[in-house]
Amino acid sequence: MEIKPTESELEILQILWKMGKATVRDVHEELAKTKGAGYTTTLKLMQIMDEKGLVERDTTAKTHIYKAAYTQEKAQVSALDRIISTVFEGSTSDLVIQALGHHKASKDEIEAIKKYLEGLEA
Amino acid sequence: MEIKPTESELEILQILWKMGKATVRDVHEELAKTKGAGYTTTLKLMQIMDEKGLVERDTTAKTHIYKAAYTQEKAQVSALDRIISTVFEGSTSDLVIQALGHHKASKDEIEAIKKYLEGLEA
DNA sequence: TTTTATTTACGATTTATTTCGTAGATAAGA
DNA sequence: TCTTATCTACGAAATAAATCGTAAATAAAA
Repeated sequence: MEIKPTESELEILQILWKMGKATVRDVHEELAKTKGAGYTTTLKLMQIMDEKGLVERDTTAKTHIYKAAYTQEKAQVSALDRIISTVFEGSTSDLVIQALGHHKASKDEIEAIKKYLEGLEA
Repeated sequence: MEIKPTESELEILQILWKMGKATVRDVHEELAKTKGAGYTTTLKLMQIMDEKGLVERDTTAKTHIYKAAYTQEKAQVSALDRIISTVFEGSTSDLVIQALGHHKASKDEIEAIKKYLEGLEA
């Protein structure tokens, strides 16, 4: 069950998470804004992602419709797991404190976190 | 300034962060506990890391002594930056809440975080 | 001193990932 | 209809990363 999207695959997933359903061209157009790869490159990647089960596609029409099968939350949990164990020595609180320290959170965000912590008590 | 340790390089850095100074053999022995690569593989990786500036080494003696040049904190900030932008849509608080939700933090850890938040107010 | 072990350097192979080109099918436009 | 554009499939080339083998140097052991 060790599905590990590569860097490029993650870029595509980000787009699919935003768009919901999308064609290869949709994704490629979006990708082109920040990257310079050809259309068939995007196509090939998405075909590979289908084989890996990272996306699902509807192939009834000529132009296939894709959507993410690997959820954003799975990606979040997996990314957190990975960095907590590789660079935070297993300490979740170290990660949280580092995140709050070096990545400015707004007052609202801090409030949200506090509220969340209150909830944890109960 | 875009130094990006690879997966394998990060494994070696983890060991160097723990050990401080270490020889290739030291690192390889540690690595061997969880991995099955040969000695020269570790050596080669560490030589490449030296070229990239990820480590420093003292070559006065036959057996070179290595230490990390890329700090754990740099790795932490960079890893956080990366996942906040790739899977948390730029939201630090989403990351924090997800971390607290899915990665059990002890009571002490939660206390530490609360204390930290208090500090932010002032 | 001679042999054996350890270490570095470095090229080469293997494996993973990304990129592209071409062919064939389908659809759209002239 | 005939031409042009768009799409998928798929092999293959290009790039990046990890692994290994061998040679030369140095040190340690016999």
